[in-house]
Amino acid sequence: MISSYDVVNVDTRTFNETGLQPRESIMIRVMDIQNEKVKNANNNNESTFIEPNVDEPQIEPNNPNYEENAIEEKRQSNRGEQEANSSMNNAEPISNSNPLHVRRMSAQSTNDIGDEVPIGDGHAMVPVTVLTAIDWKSYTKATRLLLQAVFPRRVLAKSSLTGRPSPAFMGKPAKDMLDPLLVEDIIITVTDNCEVPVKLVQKRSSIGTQMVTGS
Amino acid sequence: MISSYDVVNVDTRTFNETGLQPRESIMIRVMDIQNEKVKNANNNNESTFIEPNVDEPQIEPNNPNYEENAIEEKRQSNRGEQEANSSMNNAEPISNSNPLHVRRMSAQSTNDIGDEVPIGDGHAMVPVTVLTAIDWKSYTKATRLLLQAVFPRRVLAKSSLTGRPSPAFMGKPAKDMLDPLLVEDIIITVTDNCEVPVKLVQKRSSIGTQMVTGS
DNA sequence: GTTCCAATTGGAT
DNA sequence: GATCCAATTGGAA
Repeated sequence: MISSYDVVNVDTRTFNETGLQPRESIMIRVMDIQNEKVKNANNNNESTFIEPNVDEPQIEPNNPNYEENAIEEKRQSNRGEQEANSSMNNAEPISNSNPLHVRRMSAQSTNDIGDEVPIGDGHAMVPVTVLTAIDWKSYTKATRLLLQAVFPRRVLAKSSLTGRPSPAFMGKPAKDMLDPLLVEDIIITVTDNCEVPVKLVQKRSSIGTQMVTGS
Repeated sequence: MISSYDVVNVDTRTFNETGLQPRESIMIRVMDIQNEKVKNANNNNESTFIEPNVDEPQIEPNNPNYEENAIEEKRQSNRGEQEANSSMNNAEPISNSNPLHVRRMSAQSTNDIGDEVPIGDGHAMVPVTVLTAIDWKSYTKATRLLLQAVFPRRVLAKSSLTGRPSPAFMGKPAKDMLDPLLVEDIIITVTDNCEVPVKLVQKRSSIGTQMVTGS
């Protein structure tokens, strides 16, 4: 049972996407998810863990030049969203009154994120599992999957291709610009593997445009 | 000198685009335009005119289902724009204190608009001169030229493909929807003659989207 | 001047 | 939920 743990292990992708920090305290509720792999992982307890070291600088495959948000403080009480989900699929939530501490799970401990390989000019790294799963017949979906593999979700949410404000919404502040080197690697990968309309090939930067907007 | 006329002759396209009505009174000023053809036409006075008949219903090639604006009453005094232009290119404006009456020039009198031919399913009519001049290598430009040939400029300015409001500007009222039959004819013509990306071919209606917006 | 471009949005699929 | 779609905008090309 999860409630017997005082540490929650977070795989690398989730770690990146959520912005959790090692030894942060969080409150979790466990849902009866239909995903068998997740259920088995919980039952087997075969995962190997590594102790995160907050002092040791972590070598990120995709250089994180982005300003990280200050860690949100509301993490202790986001019950509302979860209850809404539980009411929909008859989940049996398990409450744990003791806050759990965050651990970052090693990449080797998950089969979802294995070895990362460089794409394009080699600045961007993506898990081979992601790369092999991509359906190259859809260059838009391929682009989005690569973007999500290269950039944390919260970075995509606050970024755009150019970093320029929308001309239609001059009042809104401009988002950050996605690292052009990483974007270029994605563009190279997509153009090499997909049938991209001639117009978009000529203006290669526009390939990723439609994909960046969605958070 | 233009000032000796009391009637101004308007070719068919200009007639459609401006919304001028026969026997309307307007005030004009003549600019020293760099276009030689215009200057020669003024000097030769070889054009043949027809008397407009406001009572006889005109047979429009492209069915005008659009609500025509009430004729603007400011037509007598739009000096401001013209003076701004004259100050830029050393034009010699010729003022005429007598209002001129509008005549619609016959199609045969202009070499710009000759016989119109149906395109697509035959609802839309475009001048053969426009059709032959189109560069089919650019499907976007071809689409725009066809749109401009089929629809009056003021209709394009107040219309959109779907007639739906922009989701990004819910406050703004929706524009009119362009006649789907005429749009379909344009789409057919463009897809038949141009290299259109597969995605746009599958969703044929989106071909004209980017072209409709600009007035 | 025309054409192109990318950001943003909510509804539709 | 993810994806697609079209309307609107001002500056850039």
